[in-house]
Amino acid sequence: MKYHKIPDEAVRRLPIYLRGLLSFSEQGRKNISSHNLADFLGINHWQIRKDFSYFGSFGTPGTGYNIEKLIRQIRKILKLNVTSKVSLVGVGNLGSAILAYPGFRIYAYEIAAAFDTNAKKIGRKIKNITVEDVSNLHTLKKRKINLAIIAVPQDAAQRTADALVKADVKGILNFSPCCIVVPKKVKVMNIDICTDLACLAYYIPAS
Amino acid sequence: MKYHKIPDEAVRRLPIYLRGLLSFSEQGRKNISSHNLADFLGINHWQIRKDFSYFGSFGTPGTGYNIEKLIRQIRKILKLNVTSKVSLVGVGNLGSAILAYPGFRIYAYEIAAAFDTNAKKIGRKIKNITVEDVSNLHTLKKRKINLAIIAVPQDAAQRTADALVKADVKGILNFSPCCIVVPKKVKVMNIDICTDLACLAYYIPAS
DNA sequence: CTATGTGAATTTATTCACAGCA
DNA sequence: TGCTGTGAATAAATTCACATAG
Repeated sequence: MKYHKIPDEAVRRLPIYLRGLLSFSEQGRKNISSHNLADFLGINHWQIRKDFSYFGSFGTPGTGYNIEKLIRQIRKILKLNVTSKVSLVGVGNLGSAILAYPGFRIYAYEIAAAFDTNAKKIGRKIKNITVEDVSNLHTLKKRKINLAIIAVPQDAAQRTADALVKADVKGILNFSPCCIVVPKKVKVMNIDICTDLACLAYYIPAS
Repeated sequence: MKYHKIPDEAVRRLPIYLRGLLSFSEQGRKNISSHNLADFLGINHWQIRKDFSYFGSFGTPGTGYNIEKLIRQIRKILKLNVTSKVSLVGVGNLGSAILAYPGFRIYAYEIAAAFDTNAKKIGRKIKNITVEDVSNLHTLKKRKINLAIIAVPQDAAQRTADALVKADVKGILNFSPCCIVVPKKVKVMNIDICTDLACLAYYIPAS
């Protein structure tokens, strides 16, 4: 039940709000004002209220927001109310780090499959996941895994993306430092350390 | 040629343009049209022209842009024309992957120092970098390293940020899944896999 | 008196349309 | 004809101000 289309920029902030709310929830708090949350997250309080208003009225004037209610709602919007399976392609340094990353749990993500081309890695078990040959990527469709993380070297990125698209994957998180081309129906997000470092550098006054 | 402030969103795209241009340059091309670059990067051609127009007129109608000239200009804007030293705090799974990451070179970034708290890691040499004790973070000021990457567990993130600020670091790339609070003069960018995964999920139609 | 929710104002970014140059 | 560069139009996001509810 959507009241409005939630603006893209607000969607980007929802996971951040969720993290903050979970943190307060763990401390046993029941309610929080937009002001408190704003201070905690380093975001403006009116921005938070505006964002929440896009999907309904949850707050109580004078008291603030019911934390659990808000968590439930954000989880629903971001489809985090059920565990989502994610596949990982590329179990090198970065891929291994992703497999070991402890932060997926609170967002209900589960790395359910890992792939590599390296014969030495295939068959190895890392964190309960057996590394498979990339030629098995097509099995993702049957296994209903429609999110994937690409952590392969740059020259294998497009090839990997093509295979993922064929396997009916709907969303790709691309860690390779290059653009990948996919059909419009597939959503891609890129993460590149250097891109972010470069932006940082731009905003730092010359010393 | 008017002097405009480059919009934030355009700054975010500059590193992407640079990557594309370098790729064409390696292939020996001298010129490229906004159309060609747009197709390659999956960005609109008018967006590219508009962005370039913020920092000057470089193109030749009918021919396109001189690739080398453009590369030089973008590098200058992003301060990538000289090597920038970056420090890394946290040499766990993720930190090790960052140390091994081969992509820093083309952006002229160099991991020049690495820190950890784990006695077993301190003193170890990884990729020519000797891991130091985090108590040495204050030396960054003397060493004129003013960019840092935080790759420590969540509960150590704020502590690490505080130490970095004390060491006069001006820009922080935070991989810890939490918000860190720093003085306004310090620029922070956050990278969080789950945040991006969650956005992906939002845009994928329910199946 | 505190804190939400939201229209309206403002700022910022994207897209268009086309004049003008090679 | 092909492509740039940029004002103008449109769209989107942020910020503000305040009516309103507990």
